[in-house]
Amino acid sequence: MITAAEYKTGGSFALQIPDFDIRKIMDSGQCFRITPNGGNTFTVLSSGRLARLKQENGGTQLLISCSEEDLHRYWWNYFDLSTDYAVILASIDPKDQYLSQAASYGRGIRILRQDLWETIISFLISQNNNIPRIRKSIEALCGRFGKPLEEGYHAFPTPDAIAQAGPDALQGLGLGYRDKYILAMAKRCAGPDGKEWLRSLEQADCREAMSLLTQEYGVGIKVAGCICLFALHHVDAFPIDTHIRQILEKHYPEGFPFDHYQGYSGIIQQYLFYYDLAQK
DNA sequence: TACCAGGTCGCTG
DNA sequence: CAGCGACCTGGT
Repeated sequence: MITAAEYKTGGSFALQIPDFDIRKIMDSGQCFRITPNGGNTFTVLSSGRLARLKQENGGTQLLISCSEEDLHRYWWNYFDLSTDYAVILASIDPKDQYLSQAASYGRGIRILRQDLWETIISFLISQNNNIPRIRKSIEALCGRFGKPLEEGYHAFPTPDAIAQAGPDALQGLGLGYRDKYILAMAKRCAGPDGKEWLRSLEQADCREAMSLLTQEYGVGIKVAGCICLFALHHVDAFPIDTHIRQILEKHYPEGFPFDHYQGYSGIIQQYLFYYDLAQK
């Protein structure tokens, strides 16, 4: 049983979390608003909240600064801290040397439970793009339309803020041709109807969610898969991008053993993706 | 200079 | 319905 003990006053908590590495999570390409501050400290932005994390290299102790309510009501779930990743790691076929190596390398990665709307927009931006530029565009979007938070940080903008701003306001953010997808999605998610649509997505199973998402302008199978995996926590979603496609072709010419990882192949996908990214 | 980056759209055969 | 070129943009 993992317990959260108050570390000191001022809202800093010390947690003992196995298989948790904030730096690997930051670099795993599933989220774009975790930034390093030096000294093994990181700032995490999500859903209008800000948390600071500190983790020594290789250390099992995690320090998190936020309100007690945010810790229990939000960040605990966001970081998926109730899931036992040791079980997943132990299930990996030891005869699969490539995957064993990838999972060993990526141990500490967790599949986050991110905000649905923020994840939809983030992965619309991600298409045919690279991670530094995705980050830059998202920060520009937040800076222009998001509510100011402490120390110059900004919340992710609401659907209505973007929808009401119109197409011209999306210029100059480095979005390129994706701006029209973002505007269309903001309109889709704005207002009471938009909220209801997002709610229906959250209640759908993976297959239904994929169907609903891919009906929207700019959302293909890959982006929908990322949304299912990184926001809706359908860990059986297995988004195939250029990296994963190359891995499958090179290391699994006979086909990837999806049966062996049925129900959580998305987590395996993330180890593969992170390992491939680190090789380059 | 071309090519690539966590792809998707629209058109063609 | 499968295949294929176009596509914003910033970095090698």
